[in-house]
Amino acid sequence: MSQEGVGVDLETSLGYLLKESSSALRAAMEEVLRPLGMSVTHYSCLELLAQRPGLSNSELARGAFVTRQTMNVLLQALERDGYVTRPAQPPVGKVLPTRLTPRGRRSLEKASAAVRSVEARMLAGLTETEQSDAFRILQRMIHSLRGDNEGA
Amino acid sequence: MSQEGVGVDLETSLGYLLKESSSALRAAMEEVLRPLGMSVTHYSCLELLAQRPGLSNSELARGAFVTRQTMNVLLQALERDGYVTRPAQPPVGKVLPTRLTPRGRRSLEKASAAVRSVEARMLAGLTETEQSDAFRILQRMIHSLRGDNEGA
DNA sequence: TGACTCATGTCAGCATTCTGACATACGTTG
DNA sequence: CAACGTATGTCAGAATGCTGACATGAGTCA
Repeated sequence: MSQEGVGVDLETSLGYLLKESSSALRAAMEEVLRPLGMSVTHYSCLELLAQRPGLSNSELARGAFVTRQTMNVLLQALERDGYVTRPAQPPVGKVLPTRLTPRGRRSLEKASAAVRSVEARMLAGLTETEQSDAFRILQRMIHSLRGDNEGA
Repeated sequence: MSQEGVGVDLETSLGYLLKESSSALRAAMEEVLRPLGMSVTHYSCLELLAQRPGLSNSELARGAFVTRQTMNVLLQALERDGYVTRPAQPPVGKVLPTRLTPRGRRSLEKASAAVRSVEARMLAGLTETEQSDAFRILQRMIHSLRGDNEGA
């Protein structure tokens, strides 16, 4: 039923499996966030702001793994709808520190609980050791991919 | 320098780290595929066809983690440019089995080598044991996320 | 056979994200 | 101080992917 001796079996590729995992996680998150009228990027932005108040647009973009242009579009919508606030004038330089409004914080609460339940489901069946193994291995992969390990 | 006692530290979330890994992998793949004028989805489609000739549009979509509508648009472009072929009439039902043309196969060769080098870089620094651990853990995560483990 | 369910291919419209470009502000270096 | 490189916020246009919808074909079951 399967192919044999084709060279690179997708079924044995860690890269492919990583993409599959990430896709499954994203789909599961979308499923629970949709009833709340929130997209994954939308949620990521609010969660970042809850944990690190005052992040700038560019910092939020890096944290949510999108471009700063994309985050800017999102922030303008969130600001218009009253979920976040930014000062009219930058306190220093061009950087506009962003903060959650009470409304934004309320909106995040349900979403955060929903996402946490998804993550809990993902980790169900994994031992503590396996979780820390996964953490260490994924960090190593990121490090290698970014080429931090070059030079002498 | 970091926040403490905020509840959920993004720096300790396996879900966030999974997204970060996947994002780093995708960025690395885009970097090496761009000079070849190929996107990740584009490459994924060709690679799938190389390994499993005759896949249908819907099967390709599932394998590349996009909707069948998205894959349909891509296939029409690839067919127009002579990278793949589909029969004018479905042999059975509505399913159109797709195959690489020699041109498609040639185009894939360089891309496949480039992507393989990215995956090799990602896995550099991991022992055989760590790789198989990661494989098992990621599969477990996918399984749990999809809810295959319910019922009695 | 006929009704029902499901999967497929495809078209159209919309949402999201990206690339390109520009002006501005900071830090460093001469 | 002046020039340079870098980072930021933002606008505009293009690419990419998604949702919704429809017709068609296969399989199931009464």
